[in-house]
Amino acid sequence: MRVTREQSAANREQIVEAASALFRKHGFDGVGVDDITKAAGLTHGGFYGHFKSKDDLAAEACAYARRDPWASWTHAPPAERLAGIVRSYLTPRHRDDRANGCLFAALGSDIVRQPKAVRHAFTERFRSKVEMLQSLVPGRSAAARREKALATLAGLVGALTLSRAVDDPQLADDILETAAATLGRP
Amino acid sequence: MRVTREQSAANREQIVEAASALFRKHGFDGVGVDDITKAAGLTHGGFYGHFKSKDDLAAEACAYARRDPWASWTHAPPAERLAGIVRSYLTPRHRDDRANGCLFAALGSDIVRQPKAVRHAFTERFRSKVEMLQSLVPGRSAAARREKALATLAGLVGALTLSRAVDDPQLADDILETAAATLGRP
DNA sequence: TGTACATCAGTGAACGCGCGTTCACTGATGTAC
DNA sequence: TGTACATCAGTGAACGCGCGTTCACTGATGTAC
Repeated sequence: MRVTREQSAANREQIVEAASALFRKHGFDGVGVDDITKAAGLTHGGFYGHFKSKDDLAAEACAYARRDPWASWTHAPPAERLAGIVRSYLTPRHRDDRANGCLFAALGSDIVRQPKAVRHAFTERFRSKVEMLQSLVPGRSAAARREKALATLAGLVGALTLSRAVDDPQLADDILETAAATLGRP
Repeated sequence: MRVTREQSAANREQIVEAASALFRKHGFDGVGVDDITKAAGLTHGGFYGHFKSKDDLAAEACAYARRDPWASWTHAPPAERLAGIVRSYLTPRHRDDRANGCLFAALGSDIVRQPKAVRHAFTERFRSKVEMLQSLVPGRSAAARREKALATLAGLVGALTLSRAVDDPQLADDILETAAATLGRP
């Protein structure tokens, strides 16, 4: 059953969007091509008409921008953005919604084991977030702001990752709260 | 070919040790039972005489303490320990040697997807490192020191994970250096 | 201490399942006239 | 605009490989006498 070109393009995007969420939730090895195409409302057979391989899709899924926790703050008034990002990033809500949460925290430790294209997509996305944070963070020189941006990002990602990993809810909350307190200050 | 009880116990520990390194290097899904037993100098058939399942081994491997980057500082003079840990944790050497490096950074984002026992072993190990850092960090109250310990750990783990993930060596080094500068200060 | 037998740690072949990938086929779309 | 045919997006069965797990077997260890 052939579909229109627009429908086909929409299907392709559905696959990328589903993959983006499923990979974040279950890891690259935790979901199959079949799971992804099914989530996109398709069967797995047509997959290779859109993508060269599962790894190819993984790279695109990493680059896929919508449904990103950072996105929701791009239009807030500049003064509130940094505090807003830090506060909302370090919430139980974000922790418990990996599928729509930060890519860095969801797949961070796995990225180094992925093929080149995946690492590259991840890196570009990371770079863009660093630049964004750098523009929001206080500091005299660009270098000082970049340092602050990198350190903040590392603190956010580390705290969210550990808060998810730990099986004690109290400890998980403590990690989030202490990170919020520490990163919220200058 | 039966072996002595001591030999068998040693074999078992070899398996745990090999698993501990291989899981950190390649991820839980990146190594098979066969790879692990082979690395321990055995064949895979006897594996289930020692462990109930691969997941069972994964939990033990997480709890396995030797060859841990934290271990090497346990006997340093207390005053140097904190600075020493932070400095050596955030080095290219540690980044490039996942097999013998920090468990939290190596497998952090995967732990949430693992079975209960694995998460639990991870959590206990995490708790012990928090306590250790808490005893080294400056601060008036125990609560303040715990906050500082948790935030420092999150910063360390986040920075190392991101430094590994990124495919640009310059950016990777920057992440390490800015984290060292930021976490080195009070 | 020495012998005879039972135990059992480790071996390697085999099983079964899941998953990435391929392929012949279908039928609606797109195009040439 | 309407018709006839070629194209090709998507389907579902099938393939092949890797991997977790099982099992019959081996031969050295451990033990009973």
